[in-house]
Amino acid sequence: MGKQLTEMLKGTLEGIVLAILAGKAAYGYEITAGLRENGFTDIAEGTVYALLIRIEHRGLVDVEKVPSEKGPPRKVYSLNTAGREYLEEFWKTWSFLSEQLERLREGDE
Amino acid sequence: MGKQLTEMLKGTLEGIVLAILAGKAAYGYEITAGLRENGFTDIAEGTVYALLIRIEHRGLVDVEKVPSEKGPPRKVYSLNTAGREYLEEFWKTWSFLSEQLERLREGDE
DNA sequence: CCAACTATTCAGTGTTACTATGTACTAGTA
DNA sequence: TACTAGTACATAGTAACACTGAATAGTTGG
Repeated sequence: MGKQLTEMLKGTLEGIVLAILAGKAAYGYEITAGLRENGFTDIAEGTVYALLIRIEHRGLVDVEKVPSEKGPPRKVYSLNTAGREYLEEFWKTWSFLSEQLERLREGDE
Repeated sequence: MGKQLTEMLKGTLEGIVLAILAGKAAYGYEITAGLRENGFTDIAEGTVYALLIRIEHRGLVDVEKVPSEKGPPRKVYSLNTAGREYLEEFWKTWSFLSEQLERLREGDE
């Protein structure tokens, strides 16, 4: 993978993180670790944190500071109503793109 | 759609154009028009031309100048061996991302 | 005390799509 | 002639986003 994936993640990583948060509230370190276990081995720490701050500023998530047993306090993010609506939009956009690509892939064989 | 799609196209538009060229040789104006007819209504002219120049410099396509009946000469692009290999890689990367997202979508229901 | 793990932040970089504009050729038309 | 519209390509500047690399801070174990 590598560079192609990096470029492809632009726009989709945001949806991925929102989808994770739709499942359950989570904090940055946890999300990053989860992604790494699921094939996104090269995801950079900083990337996820920057993304979380971005979606927080856009009002898509609520934040709560929770003390950790080990290490500094965690910032736990949870999807709010606006976030849920935005995620809906994301899935529509993704479906559209996905269909176009599937069509192209089949057309070439 | 709009902004979400714009970000998602980063990384995928390149693959889309390569896949089109895998079907048959084409020139910029033609590709842009084709994309617009297939749902990508907001694709900017300049975007496709810039992309074509980029993949040409990377050696993924061969170029031939062909006179047009109406208007300036066309730059007809065709996928070469390197381009075909790169497209293979693209499909692998896309498949990976696609599977991850499909899993996430199902997991949330 | 120092290393390792947990947890977050941020300045700087590269890539990419978009905006806006300009160039150039042809055909039709007033 | 002059002007519009359609065809065809190019490019400078901007915005958004993921990555690099480094810093900070708390806890635990050797």
